[in-house]
Amino acid sequence: MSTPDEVDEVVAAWQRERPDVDVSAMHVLSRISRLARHLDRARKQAFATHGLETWEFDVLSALRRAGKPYQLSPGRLVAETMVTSGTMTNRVDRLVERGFVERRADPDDRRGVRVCLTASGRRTVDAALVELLEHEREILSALDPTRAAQVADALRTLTRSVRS
Amino acid sequence: MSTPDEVDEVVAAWQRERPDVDVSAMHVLSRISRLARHLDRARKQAFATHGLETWEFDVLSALRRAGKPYQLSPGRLVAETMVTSGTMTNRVDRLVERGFVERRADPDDRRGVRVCLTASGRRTVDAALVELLEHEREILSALDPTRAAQVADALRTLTRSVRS
DNA sequence: CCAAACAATCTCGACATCAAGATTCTTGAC
DNA sequence: GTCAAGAATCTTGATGTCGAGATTGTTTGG
Repeated sequence: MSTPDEVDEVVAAWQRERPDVDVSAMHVLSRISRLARHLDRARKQAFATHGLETWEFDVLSALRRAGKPYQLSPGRLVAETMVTSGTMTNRVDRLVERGFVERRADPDDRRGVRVCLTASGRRTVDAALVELLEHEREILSALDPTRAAQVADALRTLTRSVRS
Repeated sequence: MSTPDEVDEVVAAWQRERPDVDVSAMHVLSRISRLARHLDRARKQAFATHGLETWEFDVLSALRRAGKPYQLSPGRLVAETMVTSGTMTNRVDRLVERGFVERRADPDDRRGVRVCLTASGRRTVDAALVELLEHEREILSALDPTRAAQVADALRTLTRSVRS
């Protein structure tokens, strides 16, 4: 292994204090959690250039990648972004204020709503995506492509494991 | 690759909508973020058995693994847990209320404070650790040990990459 | 066709977090 | 010794999220 990091120190400390417990799982799982927090910060930085918050990008990008006509129900957005329905109501409200989305009635279900990306929202999210990926490729360049693919595959397996 | 997951769908959608952008970095980085959120939920579940919140465990475990006499400064706890100083003040307040820690004056620096784990706090965090690791080993069992070690190593590399 | 179960969205209050700044104390240069 | 710079902690106000429940509309079994 290369230079020790924070997680190596945490694991070493636990082994000293609790030699009766096998903490080796932390080498993978704690590292994922900590790395995710670092990635959040990096993303926040990347979006700041475009005056976007991370949560705004999360919603706008879900609409963008849905393809034309760039509209999804709040429920669908909840599923895509892993937040609660109350949170999504709040997010959509603020995105409407900023002029990035519009709320329209669902013609087929009077309970339903469609959240639609505006032209302004689309331009913004398109630019932010490019910026984000430049940063992400930079970060990921620390891994050669073969290894990156192996890691992606392992993470896919883990995701299935934790969800069941 | 095994069965496609949410990230595979997201990447495929982006490739359809933005064929001009290379989104392959998401296979690793988005998966890390999403997996971290799933892990948070799993941890929350594990701690609920012991009446602990995740943030409580984060603080108590930092104190516990520091070893005897189980005390650290707020500043040190901030560094260990990746939160701001204001957050830590609040957390320590509430842990004092629950009787899991005590605040004592630092004898060498009158600005300083030492946050000390109580016997009750120690019992609780020790039990929660065992529970947490049982769950984590279960999740990680989806990967054979060799692969897990490779992933840990790659994540260590990525952490260094994102921090610089 | 009615009632009950179900579904989609929104409302509301509690709560945890952050960022910036205030407070109190320490240290080092002169 | 004193003063300015720095350090450790706490305070405050704004913000975003969650969870539970309310509202409105749809579906289905009898």
